[in-house]
Amino acid sequence: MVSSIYTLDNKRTFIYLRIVRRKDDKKHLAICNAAIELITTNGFADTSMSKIAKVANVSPATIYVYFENKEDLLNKIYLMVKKEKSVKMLKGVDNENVSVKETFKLVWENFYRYAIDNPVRFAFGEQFSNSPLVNRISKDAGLSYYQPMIDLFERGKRDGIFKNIPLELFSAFTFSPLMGLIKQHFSGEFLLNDEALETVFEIAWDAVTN
Amino acid sequence: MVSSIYTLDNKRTFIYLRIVRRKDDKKHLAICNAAIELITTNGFADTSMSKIAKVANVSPATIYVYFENKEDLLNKIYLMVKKEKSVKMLKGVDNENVSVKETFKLVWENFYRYAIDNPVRFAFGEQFSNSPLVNRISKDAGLSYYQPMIDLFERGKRDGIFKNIPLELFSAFTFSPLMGLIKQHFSGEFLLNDEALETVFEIAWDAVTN
Amino acid sequence: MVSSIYTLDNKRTFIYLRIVRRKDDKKHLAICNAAIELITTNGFADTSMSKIAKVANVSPATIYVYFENKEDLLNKIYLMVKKEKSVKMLKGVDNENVSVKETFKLVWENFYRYAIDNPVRFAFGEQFSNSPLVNRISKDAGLSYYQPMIDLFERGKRDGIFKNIPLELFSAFTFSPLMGLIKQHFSGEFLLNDEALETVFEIAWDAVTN
Amino acid sequence: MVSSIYTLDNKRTFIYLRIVRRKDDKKHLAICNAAIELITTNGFADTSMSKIAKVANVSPATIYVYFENKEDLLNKIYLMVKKEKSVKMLKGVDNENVSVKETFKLVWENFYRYAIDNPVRFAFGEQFSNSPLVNRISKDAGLSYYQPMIDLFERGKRDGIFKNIPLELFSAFTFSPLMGLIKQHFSGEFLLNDEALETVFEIAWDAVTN
DNA sequence: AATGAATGAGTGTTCATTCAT
DNA sequence: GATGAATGAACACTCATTCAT
Repeated sequence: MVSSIYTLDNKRTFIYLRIVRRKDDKKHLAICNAAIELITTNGFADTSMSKIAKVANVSPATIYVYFENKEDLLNKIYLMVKKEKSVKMLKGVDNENVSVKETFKLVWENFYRYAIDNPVRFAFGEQFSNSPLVNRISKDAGLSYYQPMIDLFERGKRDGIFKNIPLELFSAFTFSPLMGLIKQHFSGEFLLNDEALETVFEIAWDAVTN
Repeated sequence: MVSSIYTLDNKRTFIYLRIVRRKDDKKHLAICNAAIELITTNGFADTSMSKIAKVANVSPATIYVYFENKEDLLNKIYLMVKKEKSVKMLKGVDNENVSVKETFKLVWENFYRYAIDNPVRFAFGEQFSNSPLVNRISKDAGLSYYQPMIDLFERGKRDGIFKNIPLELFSAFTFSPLMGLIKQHFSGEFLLNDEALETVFEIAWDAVTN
Repeated sequence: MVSSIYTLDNKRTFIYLRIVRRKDDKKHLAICNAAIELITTNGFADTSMSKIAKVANVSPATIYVYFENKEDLLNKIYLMVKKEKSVKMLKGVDNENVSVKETFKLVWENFYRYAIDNPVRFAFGEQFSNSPLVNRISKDAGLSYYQPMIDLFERGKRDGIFKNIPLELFSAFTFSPLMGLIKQHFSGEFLLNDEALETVFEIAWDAVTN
Repeated sequence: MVSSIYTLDNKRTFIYLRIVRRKDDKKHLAICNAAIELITTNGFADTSMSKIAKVANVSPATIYVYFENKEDLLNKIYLMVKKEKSVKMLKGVDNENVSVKETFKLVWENFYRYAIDNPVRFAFGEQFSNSPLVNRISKDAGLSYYQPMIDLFERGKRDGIFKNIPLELFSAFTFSPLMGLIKQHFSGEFLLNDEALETVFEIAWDAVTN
């Protein structure tokens, strides 16, 4: 695809010739992956555009072909990560024939699986879900992906399965505890194995159901 | 304040007596407050020593009279905030005659009160409780303040009040939900009033008790 | 200079051809000259990168495009100066048909000429030939340029012209006196004219020959 | 001599009581020694007043009791070192009954001895003898201590012992070589033992005598 | 005389971004 | 589309010196 000829003489000039796909998806992805990895590990402010460029194997200037500036890069990555996560979490949730409990357990465990399988992306999402560095627009767009989850909760409430509490309380007793424990699992403070996971689910389920 | 100089013998020796005020507590506090405010709002990396100095109304160099460097400043502030918080949370917890439920509710509500009354300090503590920017030593020292809370949990478990679960699970269903809701309360996504608080406590209590 | 863009097929690929000028030799030299001048006059520690940048008419950040850091700048400049000097000193030294005395006198006078013509570079070299600020690698590389001089001394010793003394003693009675007098010449303490130079050479030559 | 009582209460005040000699010679000397050591090792610009104070075990402010500023400190130390050196070099030189050769050899060897016994002070003197950091006044004052040396040279010239050359040439062939070799001796490049020293003296003597 | 606190000015270096090609 | 060079602005931190006591 890319064919280049480099000639470097003592006047420091060279000629090169290429055939390029307009906006290279591989470069775009390489930049995103490098950014997620570095930002999660070192924080947003401590991750320079140059470092991202180096890891992604492109020039710093190239990042500005794909993103307006550093903040735009963060927002776009945030949305991408949220979308990826929602896809994985909601896999299999659209089957109306499956019971509310089974469906909810599926989503809940999908979430657990996603976090365990993608620790960096999970940490990245957590880091910025409450951060002022990501703008409202991206956050709202991110939230919208989870509508099926909200629908499920409403359905369960209508069916008298879930307690008559707001969504936030429901979430506070189902996902908050799990997220806290996953973080402790990653930090080595607590071992979250299958047995413990089952216990957590039971307590959570009991807490939010009649 | 009082400074007197006595000249003795043929001008070669003398005695003097002074009361000297050293290091200025007000400056120290001003620096801490400025740092907490700015770091909570903008993040550690985006908070420069100059900005802290400006808000604290001192020269940037003055900060280095009180703290070794930026990291040391963060660690010392972290410990200070944790200590303050523990004092407020554990107020009234040492009375053995009060029931486990009453004592626990007191601590739990103290925590809520502290967060509501000190939103900046609460957010600061949250931001760094899982951050690698604060060193192990400070974290361990910070944790040690909460021993009475752990003792209370053990006492409740021994008395057959609490479920036989690890401390981490207990915390995941009592404090994690509350913390999540407080954050949403601050961000305006959810109104956590007295009634809601009572509901949350009941669900939490039921979740961890037999 | 010539930059042409050709767009091919359905907007997905294109060819382009460029001649790009990279790194600016003029800037590099301007930085070196500014650094040599300032460091010689004010010393290394008292010469700030900003001052160098100002004199070289570039941004301080630009220096870091060409040099890793301040120390690297010093080492690279040191080597450059040593190389320049060796070229000038050893001009015409490789002719085996010329007598030892004539060849040595040529080198010795070349050295004098170099110092007089390049007082700043001479002083710079002197300042750092014994300084720990320049690393071993640069010093060894610098020394290696003078091998022909050492060869000449060995040849003269083998031929029974020079006394049977170590190189260091030879140098101590030929170059050390001259260097000392050049320094005094520059500081105005002593006038080193052609006549004096001839006297110095005679004394030096007598001192090291049989 | 010094008797102090420190009381440190929670208002950070304390009382102390001392009997002090007006201008403490010990402090003055401690500051000078610390300064010589540090400046010789790290250079003038890289030696901070605080570091000197720390090594001398005084407060930075105390240095300003004895010296006007950093430059004044350097000049005064320079002069002190030069004076010390002249005393050691000229020890035994005022005996008119001793021959010129014997007297000169004594001085020359005194110089060698001084350098070997006081490597730091010797290096300090060398470092600043050509430096613009020391002002003319100090340099001239420093030179004046060596008048007896100049007188000796004049006497030897008058007696037809020394060649009819200027003082600078005389010095260039007697002290310059020795100084260069001493430096190489210290840097480990050349071993200057008693035998070598004798050889050096013989060559130097022959070089400047008829 | 002696000092710890305080500071404005400066340091070397990095960064997000732009520019010319 | 892609890039290396270039840069003004900012950073954490240090310094010589002064001040209040």
